[in-house]
Amino acid sequence: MRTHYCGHLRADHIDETVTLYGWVDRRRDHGGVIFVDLRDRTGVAQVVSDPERTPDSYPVANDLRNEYVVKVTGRASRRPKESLNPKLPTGEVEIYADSIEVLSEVRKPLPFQVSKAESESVREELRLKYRYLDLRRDRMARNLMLRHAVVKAMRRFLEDQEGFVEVETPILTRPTPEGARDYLLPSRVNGGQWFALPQSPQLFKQLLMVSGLDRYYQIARCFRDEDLRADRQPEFTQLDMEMSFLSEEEIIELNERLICHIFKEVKGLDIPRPFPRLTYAEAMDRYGSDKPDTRYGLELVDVSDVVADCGFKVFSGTVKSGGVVKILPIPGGNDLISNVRIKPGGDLFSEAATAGAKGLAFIRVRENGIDTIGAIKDNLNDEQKQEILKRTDAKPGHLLLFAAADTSTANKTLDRLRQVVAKEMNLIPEDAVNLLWVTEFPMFEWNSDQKRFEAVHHPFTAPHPDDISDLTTARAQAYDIVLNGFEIGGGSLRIYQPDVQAQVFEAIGLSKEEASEKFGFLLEAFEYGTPPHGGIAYGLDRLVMLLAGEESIRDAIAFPKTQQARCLLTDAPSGVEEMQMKELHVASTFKHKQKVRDFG
RNA sequence: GGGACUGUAGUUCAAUUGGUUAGAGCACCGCCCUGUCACGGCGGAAGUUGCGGGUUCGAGCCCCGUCAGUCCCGCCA
Repeated sequence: MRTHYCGHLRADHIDETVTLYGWVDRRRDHGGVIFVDLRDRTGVAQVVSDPERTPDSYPVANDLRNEYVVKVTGRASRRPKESLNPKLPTGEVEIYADSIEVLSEVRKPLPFQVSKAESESVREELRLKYRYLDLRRDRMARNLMLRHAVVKAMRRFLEDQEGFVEVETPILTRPTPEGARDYLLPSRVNGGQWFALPQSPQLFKQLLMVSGLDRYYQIARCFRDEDLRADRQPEFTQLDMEMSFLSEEEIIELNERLICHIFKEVKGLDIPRPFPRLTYAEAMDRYGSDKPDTRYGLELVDVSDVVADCGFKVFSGTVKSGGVVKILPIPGGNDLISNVRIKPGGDLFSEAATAGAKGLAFIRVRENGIDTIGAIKDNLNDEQKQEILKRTDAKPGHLLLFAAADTSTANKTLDRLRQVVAKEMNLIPEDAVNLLWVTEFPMFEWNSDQKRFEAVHHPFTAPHPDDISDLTTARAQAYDIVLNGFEIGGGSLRIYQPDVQAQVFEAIGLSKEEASEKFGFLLEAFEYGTPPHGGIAYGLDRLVMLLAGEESIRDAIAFPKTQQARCLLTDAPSGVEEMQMKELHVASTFKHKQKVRDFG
């Protein structure tokens, strides 16, 4: 039936009789001749109808409207010289329609324009409610195809080049109180008991290593019942990988080749290897972030020691109580950021306040010296000022922003300001692809609310062999991969020796009984011959978002949720029928007497 | 849980900052037009200004509440 896709027609096809199917993207009626842009997922082709050359199709062409679905048969013809359209890939060709058949009409007003020619920003609410129309639009259609290309490249590389085996792991799994909130599902058959949707296939993929799978991957759906962000959905997709008998270096090397393969296949880009690396400590020190955007400079400078004894109590006091004073030096920031905006209530201040800073001191470096505000002016001596200028390499025009707080708050504040300033000053090079590894994450961080250590990655992450004597300060053999300031993947070597695992559980305050109850099946598996192994998981949606140049993860997902975690298309979640609830209740009563079997 | 922004015709936006009949582009309907490709021309229909309350002589605009969407903080091993 169909001989060609619309977008594939080229000069080669001239004089062929073709049959196309598609949607009416646009109709241009000149009274005599009518032009119809016919669109399918590959693009648009121009169909022509006029009363003399195509008398059969002309009355139909007359009645066509946007988004009608039609079948067109006719002769592919060379366009007259003056009518060539170099803007279209199909611009050398047009189809003289011997017949046009309307397969489906549009019976209601369109909620928004679909044609690329009319593409405007449309309310998110409408786009999501009529997602099937939104996905017809050029940009979203391209994003879906790009996503497909990314997944295809992943599969080709992992399967054909590296011998990975794809294994599906359960969607109905055991609730885990650690980490993010679980999506819970009641079990009808085992009344009163619950499944959880997986937050990741973590435990199963480790078990697959015990099974000897050696190299596993999965395009895995994961679920976390947490609040959404522009780059976070409650239901998302990971490229999940696990490998046996590889060192951290070997895993990183393999993954760099994977990423390069994807960029080459999808974007035609050659990314140089090896990727730059930063240790966690270095990243925090220089950028205040464990996922720094290194497409631009604006590195932070620690001046705690310089101001430790200065007369400005905010600075000296902060340092004395264990905090830091760090500076974000902004070349040329002087001209851009007016005095007004930096005062309390101004943009930078409110950004800083959002990150937890109580104030934002600054120095402006002028041709004739430096320009400070109140407390800094009076309480820093010349020597201190000179040292600050030296360390920040400040030149006339520089703006120096100060954060004085505990290390975490100071870093958070300046990280945020760094991003805001870079955007405002247009410091981010377009089309830059900046990949880097962040390594040597700490094993644990102190949770001051719960008064205990928590695993930074997860409790199966192997500590650095040099640090095993004191796990509380140990570095982990964990690595994140960062693309333009977004964490697109993260992984680690895993613990495979039971005694090390026991130490880690002890460090996070998990008793033997608790560990056994929660993860007994995994610990037991490790008793039967476990290969050293490690892995990584990529956020596919986020990666596609970045490759597509989108700012929202929703634009990389066919049917995403709103920020309230609803699906506007199906209006999920919803209530359930009484019958459905009853069945659960009945089952619950029936099974209630049975003893719950524990793992371990 | 908290903060901020947005909500006007099918849609994208406007409405001189509280003033008379809420406008425009696209879409839709009708008529005209044989080389356009964001075609063009003439005409038409289309509005509970998200919803509820309040202030006022008078509210799209101000206030309170509420709903929805977005961005951020908390949260996200």
